[in-house]
Amino acid sequence: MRWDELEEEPCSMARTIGVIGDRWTLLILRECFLRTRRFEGFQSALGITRHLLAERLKKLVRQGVLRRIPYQESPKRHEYILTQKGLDLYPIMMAIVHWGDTHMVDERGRPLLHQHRKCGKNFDPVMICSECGEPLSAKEVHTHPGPGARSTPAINAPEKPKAPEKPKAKARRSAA
Amino acid sequence: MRWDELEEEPCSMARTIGVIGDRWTLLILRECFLRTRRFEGFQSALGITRHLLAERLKKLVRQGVLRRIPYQESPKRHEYILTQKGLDLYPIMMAIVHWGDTHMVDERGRPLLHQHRKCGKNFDPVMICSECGEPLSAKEVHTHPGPGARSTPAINAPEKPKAPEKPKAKARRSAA
DNA sequence: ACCCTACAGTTCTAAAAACGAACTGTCAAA
DNA sequence: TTTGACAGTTCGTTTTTAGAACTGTAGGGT
Repeated sequence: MRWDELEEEPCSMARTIGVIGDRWTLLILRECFLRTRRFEGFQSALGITRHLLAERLKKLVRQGVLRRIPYQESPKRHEYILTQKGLDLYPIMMAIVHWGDTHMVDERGRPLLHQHRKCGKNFDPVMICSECGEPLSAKEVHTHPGPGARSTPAINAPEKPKAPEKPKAKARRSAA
Repeated sequence: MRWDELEEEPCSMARTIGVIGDRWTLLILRECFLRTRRFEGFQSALGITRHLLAERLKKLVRQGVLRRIPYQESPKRHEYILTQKGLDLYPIMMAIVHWGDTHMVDERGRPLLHQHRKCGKNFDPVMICSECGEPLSAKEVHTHPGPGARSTPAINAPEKPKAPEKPKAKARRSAA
């Protein structure tokens, strides 16, 4: 399965992974939320090779996650700014940070705390149901095909035979 | 920056990326939430090479995201089950799916819908502040160093000089 | 007993991606 | 005129991944 195949699968998760599912892209996006905007800024913050950085930035711009905006004319220079599509990645970033805070910290505690400006307190992000407001967990969610479905690959898909589970070997699920 | 270096950085995001920050791992985890448990199940669902699959499963077990449990003795066979640490990845998965639903669907609409068993409705996941219950967005969050901080790499870190931004070239941020 | 299949890997070679370091080009300031 | 900031590009080397075949245990059928 190649990278560009991923983005055509009928699974929102696969498609998203096609955009942000690699280490450097995720780290570049972290820097974006940290307000890094320029090539040298990303490069020195991350230690990524200039070659890869250029490539990843181009890809993110192509995908509409970043916008490339000129900030001077003399030698033409550009900044990379998060678009709304990019800003919408925030819940993913926060969910990733929160998992790390919960499961990957050492004795010293979490590297940083998040304060909500509105209420002034340090908080954790909590994911809730948009309809009833209750916190979500995997077991409470039932997934079923939507209008864009072809087969049914996604989190918590409906019943899947448990015991049999014997695909004819080599047969790949038509669209996973 | 090597993979195992990532996991030692004082940044919960970098550490988490060290665990789940690659395409195949994320896809394998999708399958786990889909209730796939066995080697052949993952392989045929994803089309991943057997070599890589074996390696990724080992890594996830080592990191405590999956547990390897025998399900028969005859020829020894094992299943891979999400631990609590693994189940806790659910908000990340849902955030990823939701972003895809919002920004990556084609004319046909989203591949699938999520129904909350408690309230019976199709929902979207919403991320809120654990303290005041208000929805979160990047701009409303201020981040500051916690007990485990060394430098300050993370989403929305406190002020960073905007104009100067001139690291001595080649100097990598002590720990990004 | 012999062959076929299911299952869970391991091994091997070729192809693709990432690394590292140097190089290009524009402009400003010293 | 030389140096340095900045934003890349180029190129040779090393690491990963892909793809396909092979290993080994065991059950079932004939």
